[in-house]
Amino acid sequence: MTPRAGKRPVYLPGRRELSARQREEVCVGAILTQNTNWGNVESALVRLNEARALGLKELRALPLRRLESLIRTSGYFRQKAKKLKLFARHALGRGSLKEWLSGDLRERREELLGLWGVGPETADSVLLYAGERPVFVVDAYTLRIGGRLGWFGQTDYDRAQRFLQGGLPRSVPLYNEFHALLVAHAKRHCRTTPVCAGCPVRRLCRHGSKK
DNA sequence: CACCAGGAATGTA
DNA sequence: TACATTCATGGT
Repeated sequence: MTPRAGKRPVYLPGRRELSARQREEVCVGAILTQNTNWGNVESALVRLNEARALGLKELRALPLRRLESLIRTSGYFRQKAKKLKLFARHALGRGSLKEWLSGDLRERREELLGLWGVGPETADSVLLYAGERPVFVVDAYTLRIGGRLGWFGQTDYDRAQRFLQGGLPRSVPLYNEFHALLVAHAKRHCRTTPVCAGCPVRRLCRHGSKK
């Protein structure tokens, strides 16, 4: 017989379902991380947590100026404070994130994109990480790697998303893992100025093939 | 000191 | 449609 841990591949361990609070924190992180490194976001999240203001209801109730000061280290703090307030107000008006995000996928995505401050990457991050919906999150790393490999253009979000979703099994944990691997690869090799020495896909890439 | 980091909105041609 | 500019802090 073939020994298996379950029907899920062992390299994609199942996770306990997200709590309502965790879903909210994921959304906050998705907005704060826009065009900023995660380290700067983390310190902002810590400050929000210390102020007991990490939940959507708390954020909605928080004075704008106070919110701005708490998230200052994440950069673009005035814009992001406004984005958080708008997101919190909208989401709270639609019930729990779990229920809201489980509706028709295209409708929810369009609804998110209609919010000021929510673009494609943020919308898809909310859907995948907070809603556990099967949407591939394309980011700057994804575009850089795929662009260099010739998978799609360096700036075409929708093409990149279709390419990846078309080439991978439609699976939330797999999208999650694959994206994490892209991030790791971008940091190790596929940097702004590529480090091709030792790159595992060097021969598949323009940068690698021409020495 | 220059540059970059897991974007998005707005204005212009 | 395709760019350019603006927003802003912290690390290297």
